Order: sequence, then structure tokens, then C-alpha cells
Amino acid sequence: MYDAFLAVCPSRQLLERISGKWVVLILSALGSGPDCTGDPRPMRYSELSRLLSGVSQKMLTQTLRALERDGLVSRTVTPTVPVTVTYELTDLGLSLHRLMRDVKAWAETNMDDVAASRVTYDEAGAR
Amino acid sequence: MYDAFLAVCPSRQLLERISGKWVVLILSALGSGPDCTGDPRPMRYSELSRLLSGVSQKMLTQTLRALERDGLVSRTVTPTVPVTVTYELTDLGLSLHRLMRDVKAWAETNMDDVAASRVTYDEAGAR
DNA sequence: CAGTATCCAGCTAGATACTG
DNA sequence: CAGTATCTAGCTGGATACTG
Repeated sequence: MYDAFLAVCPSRQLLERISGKWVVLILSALGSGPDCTGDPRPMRYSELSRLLSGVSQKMLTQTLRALERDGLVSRTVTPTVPVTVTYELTDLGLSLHRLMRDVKAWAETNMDDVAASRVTYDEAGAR
Repeated sequence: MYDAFLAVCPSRQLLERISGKWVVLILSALGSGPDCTGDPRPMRYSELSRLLSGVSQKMLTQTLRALERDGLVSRTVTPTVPVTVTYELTDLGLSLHRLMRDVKAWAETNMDDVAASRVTYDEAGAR
């Protein structure tokens, strides 16, 4: 029915949204906590902000909003003072989390092989 | 050893490279042919160009070069006239292909749910 | 066929300042 | 704490023209 190979297919735009480092990292984090080994659990905005080092407030908020709009995360506001906001995976988000977690793990696992390949490639080019 | 949550970790940059629609689509295509159901097989430049509708020559070439440099695809030039160039997954590329194929499939499978969620979200915002 | 080279519009995303 | 708003540098990526 849908085919992301087609530029006009809505799934192409969806693929565009869900590919991107911040989506991968946010979904990885929410799915299993900071160490990526536990069970899915809600996380606070500030907790995410600290965990994903280098993320700007703007990108974090923007990405979380997009994920919320797409039904992948839910946003809960607790009226404490100051306010507490938690983000949690929906069932839909959880299904994507599993893939994103694997992608993040792939990058970490194969970093050495990729680095070695780059050295070889660049050396060949220099000659 | 590596942790993509850390901005300074090399795996963060690698994650940045492999997240992106063209990487997902190219690896999906190379891994299992146009219909994404067959076995991995080499594909020609023009074949990829036709399959990934909307991709510019620049992006296709640029992405293929990056994937080649990272050791995910191999490039073979056959000196016919005109020249024939084929791209094929390496073993490393094949391992990432499996993940990327799932990501593409996820987008296609869950497009309807996401679209429905967007409608709900936007309606709530309008109120 | 399979690129390379160049130009440039537009979006991404960081920095900064401010707020309920 | 959890944002919003604004400004902007610079990168992404599309369009176009050319080539072995």
C-alpha cells in the first residue's frame, strides 16, 4: 500500500521524520533509560536534556513535539511548582524504539570497523 | 566503550551519518532489490537512481561515496563502453541493512496510525 | 552510463535572551 | 523547571550544465 521508495508516498515523509539523530537518541533513551538496558519508563525534560549531551533546548523541544504529534510519545504535565513534565513512549513509540535502539547499538558496536575502513579509503585516495 | 549519548563520542558522528532518509533507502534497496523481498544483490547506479524516486544525482553519489568510505558498500567498475558501475553491500553493510529495512517497513506499516495521530493533535491545538 | 562541478535557495540547528 | 521567541551562520540539497 505504502512505498517509501516513491517520493510522493506519505511514508517517505514519515521516514524523513524518524530518520535523524535526535529521534534515534530520544527514542533510545525513553525506551530503556539512560543506560539503555532497563525497561521503558517516563523521563523528565531535564533528564533527557542532560542525557543527550549537545542537544539544544530548541532541538529537544522541537523533536519531542514532533514525536508527540505523531503519537510516538505522550507528554504529561504535573502541576507542581515548578511544573514537572514527563515524556513517555506510547505503544506505537515503543515499537519504533526497538528499532532505534538497535541502530544506536549498531553505531557503537561497529564504530571500530567503520573507522578502520575510513583510514583505508582515505589512504587509497591519497595515492 | 562507545556511547552515542555523548556528543564527543565518535559513535555519535557515525549515528549522524547513518540516520538520514537516503542512507535508509539506499541500504534498503541494495539489501533486497526493488521490491525489498529478495536476496541482497548488486545494483547499478542508474537502477538505484530510478528506484529512489526524487533523489538528485548529487545526493545519490554523495551518499554512496560516504557508504563506500565507511565500508558499507563496495563499488565495482566494469570497463564496458559506456562504463558499468555496480554497488553491493559488504558484510558490514548487510548487518545495517537489516535494521534499515525494518525502519523503512515501520514507516510504511504505521503510516496510518501516525496520520491519525496528527489529525487528533492538530484538532486539539485548533481548539 | 555514471558521474563531476558550480551556484544558490532554504532549511537546520545553535546561540542567546526571556518567561509562567 | 520547562519551556518560547528571535536571530542568523552555515550546511543540505536541488537545479543546471558539462564530461570521459
